[in-house]
Amino acid sequence: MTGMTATPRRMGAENSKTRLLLLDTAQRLMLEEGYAAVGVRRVAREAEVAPALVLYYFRTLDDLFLAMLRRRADKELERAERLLSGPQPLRALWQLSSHPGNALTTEFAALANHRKEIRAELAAISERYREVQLEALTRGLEQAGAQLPAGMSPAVLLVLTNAVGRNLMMERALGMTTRHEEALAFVEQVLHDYEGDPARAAEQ
Amino acid sequence: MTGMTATPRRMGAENSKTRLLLLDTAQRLMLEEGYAAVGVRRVAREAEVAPALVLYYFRTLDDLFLAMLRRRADKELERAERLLSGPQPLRALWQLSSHPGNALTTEFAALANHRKEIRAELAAISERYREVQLEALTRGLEQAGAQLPAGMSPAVLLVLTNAVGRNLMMERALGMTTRHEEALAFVEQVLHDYEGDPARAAEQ
DNA sequence: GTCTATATAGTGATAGAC
DNA sequence: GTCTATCACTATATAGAC
Repeated sequence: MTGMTATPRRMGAENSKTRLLLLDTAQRLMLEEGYAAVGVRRVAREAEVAPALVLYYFRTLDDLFLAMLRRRADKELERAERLLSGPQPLRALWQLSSHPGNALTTEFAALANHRKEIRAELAAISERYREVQLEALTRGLEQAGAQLPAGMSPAVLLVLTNAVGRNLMMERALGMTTRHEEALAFVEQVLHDYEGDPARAAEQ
Repeated sequence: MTGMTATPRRMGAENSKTRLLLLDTAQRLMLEEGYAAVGVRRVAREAEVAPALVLYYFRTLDDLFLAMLRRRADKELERAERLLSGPQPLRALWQLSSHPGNALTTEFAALANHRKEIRAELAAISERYREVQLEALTRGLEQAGAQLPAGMSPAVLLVLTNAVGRNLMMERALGMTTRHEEALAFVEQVLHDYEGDPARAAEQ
């Protein structure tokens, strides 16, 4: 892509301190007030710079979103691999799936509904994330000597657990917790049956 | 509410034909292009009326959203009760939970992220929906003589199935289907073990 | 019941000075 | 690297004519 028909506008460097500040600001806003709060002017105001500066570092608003998305992806992948390879892979899986930090992913999913480019990137990242989780989970389960119920492969376990965890978080964010207690108790019971009590608090 | 401190603006009747047309139009737009496509001007254009007319029937855009939400709620409640009381309550539950029609609910959930009033209404509706489903499911399971696994109450089954169904739909909408096949096969296997083959196609 | 016209305020993006 | 100023557009909502 070097040497393509010139884009006239100038752009800031990847490693700029201001660029990172803008990314942090946008992420905080998205988490606190939803993706709709993330706009050129709002991010600029919160970061105490002029609006034009945001577009100096990110050509378009979509570029800002994509940059946020990609920055998160690497951290999350590494975290998942580490946790799932530990001594309690099932507990790790549940923790990853029901972590409130997923709120950001949910926000991106909502955003993806009407931004084509973001949808594509999020889908790609999520698929990669799933495969990495699956590898680590499979390895972790083997090492822990876990025995899954008939018909339930690590892949099935992964997809179902991800679904349950994320959905409970989403309902909770909505302010809806009807019957959650019983469901969570059931999950805890299953985890207990397979892996006993939680080891000393594995980092959030 | 009659005789309250007057709102100066006039408003259309509940049973107006145009009002229904606007609701249908808004719903279609929301399903096809996401909630962001639903605006006063856009709805008006698609329904081939003047923008001001939309605000004659719905004081604000939020009122339009709330009207859509409430109109759906009753239909869905009735449908759930009917299906869950049938001869195959587990299949019914799965069908309800993974129905693509949930796309609208998902869209409302996204919308609720940044509209306080909508969030409150959606949460209230969802909780009511869950309780109604639970009653019907409990009754349906009894009548069918189903035996749930140890520790799994109808409530737990309901919450988990809702979560799995909706989440698979959401991932699918995103264009992400990695490992879905295996998960769906597992679900089908469980359904088969409990209720045998599906009875002749229960209506969508 | 439906319209035109408009008030008011927001948006993403660009040009070009410093 | 950062700013000011501005373009071109969108949005919801209102007033009042027909």
